[in-house]
Formats: sequence, structure tokens, C-alpha cells
Amino acid sequence: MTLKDIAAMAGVSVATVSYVLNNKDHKVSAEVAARVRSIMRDVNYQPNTVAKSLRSSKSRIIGVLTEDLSVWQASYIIQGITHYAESSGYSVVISDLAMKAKIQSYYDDIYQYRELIDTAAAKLKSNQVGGIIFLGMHDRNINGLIQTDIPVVYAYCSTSQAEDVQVGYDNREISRKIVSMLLERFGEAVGIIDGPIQSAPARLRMAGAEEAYAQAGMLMNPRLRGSGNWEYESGSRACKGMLDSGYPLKAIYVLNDLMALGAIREIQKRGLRVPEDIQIVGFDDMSLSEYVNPSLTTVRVPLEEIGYEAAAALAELLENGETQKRLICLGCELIWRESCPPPEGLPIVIRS
Amino acid sequence: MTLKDIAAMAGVSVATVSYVLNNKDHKVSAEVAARVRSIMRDVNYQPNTVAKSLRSSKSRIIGVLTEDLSVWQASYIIQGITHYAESSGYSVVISDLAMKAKIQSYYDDIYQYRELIDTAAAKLKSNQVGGIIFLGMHDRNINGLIQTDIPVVYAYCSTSQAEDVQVGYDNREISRKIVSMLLERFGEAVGIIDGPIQSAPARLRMAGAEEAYAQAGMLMNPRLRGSGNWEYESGSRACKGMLDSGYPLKAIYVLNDLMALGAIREIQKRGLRVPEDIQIVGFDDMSLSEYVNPSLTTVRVPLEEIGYEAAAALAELLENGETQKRLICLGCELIWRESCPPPEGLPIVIRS
DNA sequence: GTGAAAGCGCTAACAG
DNA sequence: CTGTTAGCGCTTTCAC
Repeated sequence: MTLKDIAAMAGVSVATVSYVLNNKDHKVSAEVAARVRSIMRDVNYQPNTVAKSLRSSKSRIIGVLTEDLSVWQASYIIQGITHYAESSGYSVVISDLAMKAKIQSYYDDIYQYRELIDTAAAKLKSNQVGGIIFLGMHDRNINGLIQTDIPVVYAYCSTSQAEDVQVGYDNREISRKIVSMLLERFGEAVGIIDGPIQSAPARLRMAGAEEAYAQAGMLMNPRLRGSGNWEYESGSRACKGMLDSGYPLKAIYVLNDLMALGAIREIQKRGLRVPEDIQIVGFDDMSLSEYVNPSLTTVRVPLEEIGYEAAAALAELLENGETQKRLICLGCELIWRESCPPPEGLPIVIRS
Repeated sequence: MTLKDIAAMAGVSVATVSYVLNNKDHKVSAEVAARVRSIMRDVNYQPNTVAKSLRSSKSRIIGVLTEDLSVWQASYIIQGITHYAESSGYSVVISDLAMKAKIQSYYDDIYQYRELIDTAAAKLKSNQVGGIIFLGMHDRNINGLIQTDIPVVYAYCSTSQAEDVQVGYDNREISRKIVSMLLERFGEAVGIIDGPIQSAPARLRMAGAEEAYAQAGMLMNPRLRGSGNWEYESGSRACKGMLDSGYPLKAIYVLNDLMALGAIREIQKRGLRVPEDIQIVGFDDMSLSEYVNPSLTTVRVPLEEIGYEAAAALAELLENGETQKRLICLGCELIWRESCPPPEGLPIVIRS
């Protein structure tokens, strides 16, 4: 079923049908438009978007380039992208670099990495995507890694190029608020488990924490500051160090949920209880953090919204050639659960 | 950069360039082919796949239609699909029904459901996908719900239409083996927490369990058989019922990880220990099941492989017009962890 | 072996 | 307002 068929059935030319299809109302009389439209509906006509974009050389296709599709955040972000796409007549094609499996130890081999990306971006382009949303694994800084002449939006990752449009979330402010709350309740007895030193989000979260200390006129006790690599075991280790230091410890802000679980395990291993003896706040709100024992108080990152906003920004770029929003920063929210119950039991809202 | 440009640079016609692009070796002399190829390489030529599929009216695009992208299994399966696609020159476009948010309580309103699917499938078709992989939420039976004239492969869901090609995993056999192992070790003191009655996989898992009982010449104690709705709370409830029955209980096979966590919580609440007092085996190997306390012994479903095989089957359908494999059933494996340690400490392999 | 040319389904001048 | 027409980049038949 093509434009031509519709045209024949309606007794008009293909041009006319094309006009009504594209809502060029001023080019076609109301009655003809109505007739054509009704025929389209009757035969359930679906325009061939491929031919359309071939001819008009502009496409309503969003390319999504993921560093690794299997990181748990990816599907939520992509759902946000498809949500926007479906509500705005875009379609989305996916390309997965599968970095975790492909380069593993070469993780820092920037050249191999660049080649992978270039190939994938080229393939995407040959599929006539109008632009690309790059979905990072969020730690690495991906300055200038993507070489292409179509618009790119960076989601859940960071670039330091000012002209890049990127959408992320507010690591710093939510951390400041959480640590403020913790300091107010537990004073000196607050610990922190940091992420890896190269991680941009970890640095931002620590900056927020330090701001909270400064505002409280307090100093961070270096013995109550551990550091991990985002993995479970490293959370246990860091927690062990803090516990062994002998300083009073009533609460720990752990910069991700996995390390928080590791920390909880270490605490419980020593016969201490969470939250009665030590409270724990994590970061990420992974899907199971609600179901562990004790359930985890943690920061929910607006993943779906990140995807949605990234798609919206790309669409704007595609349609207007530019965006105002270069740096979209979305707010997070603390989700109160058992590992750190809200003060006095009333769940005050902590949100950035 | 188009075929025409390449042709001009090589001093040949577009037809010739097209021949070498498509490796029609017998239609073009070796030297011309070599010259053209080197030019293509020099200018980094990327054929326009859209124009290609428009002209040849066959596409190397796989449409993935997900019932809900945010269920945790989806991203692994899709990674399998993209893995196959990338290694075989296909691209993949995604459409998400987002059923969880869109129809919620209308979950069983088959008509609204069908309309959603039809719309999505039509959109996919208008994007010129060659075929569709339908990614189910796995419980529902989706007989004849997809109406389209392009090939469809059903992944992680079930159809009872014999002519449909579907790829799933072996619920029954792995369950039989697990329950056999449990009966051998704990005799009468084995409980089971079932899934919802309408669930096809739950029925298969129960069938495997019953087979194990039959082979052992034993009968399932109805008081040690609970039933849930896959959710955490229902696992606690079912476990409570079994514990309250007063029958000796040394191990429970819980048909998914979430309910298994609920069951563990109930057990611990009563001051009993897992695995010392009661052992637990789950099903799914969700990403966090490794990190809960105690870590969960559970069944790993070959999600990536399901995606890969589904894509391979679709590709075969697209390229040959048919497949031998109508019903691809992949094996699962029991992952030994703390909640049910391997007998005698040596991790025997239980795999279907 | 190679090339000219028709046309996939659609858009957008341009002419009427 | 409506129709004619020339392509978008590519494949493929048919003639040379």
C-alpha cells in the first residue's frame, strides 16, 4: 500500500496525498483532504518512513549508542528514550559497544575504544539516523571520542567540552543534603565510602559531602573515610577499615548500593546491626535495594527522565538545528528505607 | 559520499560499483574490483542502507518489540540480539510497549493490548524492518496477538501455535533436577513456593517438580506447598504458611528470586537461619542475588543466548524464508551460593 | 565485463 | 488548490 495506491483510490495525484499526509493544509482543500484521510484510515495506510527519509534526507530516527547495554541502568534510560520517541514520531535504533566483554582489560586503551566507537557511529549513520544519543557507563570522561557530523547528545556520562549537550543528574547537591542530614543527627560519627578516584560522579558526590562538612563547621575524619571501586567486596573492605579504626561510627554514606551491601555485610559479620548500631545510606536505588535485608535507604537517580530529556534535546537539535540547553542536570531523591530510617519516623523529603 | 561519487572517481559506472559492493565477483574483473574497493576504503565509504533496502525491498533490520523494556531481563536479551546483529550486518530498532505503565490494571484487557501491539508492529513495519522479535514478559500466553505479514520470532514468552518460532529455556528439566537433589538430601522436609496459576513457566517448573517426586516415589505435602504472585511479599506469606503448618522444613524451592528473598526474610524474622536451618533455592539469578545476605543459590537463565538465538532464527527466516528450528529450548544452570550450598561442599553441576 | 536506464516510495519545486 | 515531474541512493535487467 503506497502513496500511489491511495492517490488512485482517491482519484487525485500523489502530490496531493503527500500534502495531506504531511498536513500541508493550505495546499489542499478541506474536502479532498478529508476524503484522502478517510481512505488512508480505511486501508490502514502506513507511510514508508525509509523512503520518506531517503527523499527528504532528514530522518526521524534516533541512534542510541551504548557503551554496554547490560549495565542495569541502560534499560531504564532507553525506556525513557523510546517513551519520548514514540510520543513524537521518532524511532530508535540501537547499537551496543558491549565494552565490558569486548575490551575488558583494554578499558583504558583509548585508541581501540575510539575505533570501536567510530565504526558503530558510522554504521548508525549508514542507517540514516538523524542523531545519536551516547549512553555512557558514567565514570569515564568521553571527551571528543565521538567523531561524526550528526548531532550527539551525551546521556549519563560526562564530557568537559562546553559545546557538547549532555544530560546528567545532580550528584553534588543531593550528596550535600544527605551528608548535612547525617551530620546533624550523628555528628562526628559519620563515615563515607568513596568511589574510585578517576570517577567523575564520585568526585562530585565527595565535593557535596565536603561542602556539608564545611557548612557544619566540621572536618572529615580521614579514618572514617574509606574508598572502593564500586564493587561489593571493596565496600566490605572499606567498612572494615573504618570499624577497625575504633572511632565511633553511627552512620555511613556509601557512594553506591553495591558497596553499601558489602558494608552492611561486614557490619553484620561483627554482630552489629543495621540500622540500630550503624545506619547506611547508599546511592543508585538498584532494583533489588528495596528487597535486601535491611532494605536500603538510597538515592534514586531519574534514569527514565534522563533518557526522555536526552531524546527531547536531540529532537530539538534535529528540528531546530540547535538547543538552548547544553547541560541538563536532573534532580535526585533520597528514598527512605530501613537501613537509615527518617528522623523521628516522619519521612522528610530530601531532593535536589 | 554515494555510489555515484565512487563510480566517478573510479571511472566506472554506478552499476559496476554496486556489483563490487555486493561481491558479485563474476560480474566484474578482478582489477576493476580491486580499484573500486581501494577507493571505497580511501574515502571511508558507507553505503546507505536505507536506500539499499528501499530499492531491494528487503531489509537487514530487526525490529524488537518489547512488552516492557524495564523488566530486568530485557536488556540482557537485547544485548544478545544486538550481538548477533552486529556480527551479521543487521541493525536493530526497538519499540517498547511499556505495558507496565500503560495498561496496568488493564493487563488482561486483551483488546486494548492487541491494539497497542498492532500499532507498534505497524510502526516497525513502516520502518522497514524485515522481521520482528517479540520480547514477552514471559507469563502471558500471546497466541495470535501479533498480526503482521513479516516473520516474527517469540523470545522469552510462549505461544501455543505450533507454527510460531519461539525461543525459550528449559523450565521443566532444571526444576526436576533441583527438586530431585533436594528430595535426596532432605526427603519429606522439602517445600515449594509456586508462581501464579496462569503463568506458563510456573506450571512447567511445577511439572518438573512433580516429576521428581514421582521418580522418588514420594508425594508432595500440600501443606509444604505455597503459592505466590512473583512478588516479594507473597514469598514471605507463602513461607509463613509453610512454617506455621508445623511440618519439618529443611529446604524450599522458590520459583523466583524475589519470592525467595521474601521467604528468607520470613525465616530470619523467626530467628531461624538460612542455610543452617532451612535452605533456599531461587530461580532467575537476578543481578543482585549474588550480593544479598545470604547470597542466593538460584537458576541462571541464558538470557543473552535467548536473544542471540532469536536473532539467528529471525535472520534465517529472513534469508531462507524458513527455519527448521520452530522451538528453541535452551538449558539453564543452578548457581551454587550460600542459601543452599552444594552437598559435601563440592559444587556438582546441575544443568539442563 | 560493463553500462544505461528503470524504478523502490516518497517530497517538493514548478507549472497550471 | 492540484498535478507533473525530477530525483534521494541504490539494485538489477537487459543490451552492448
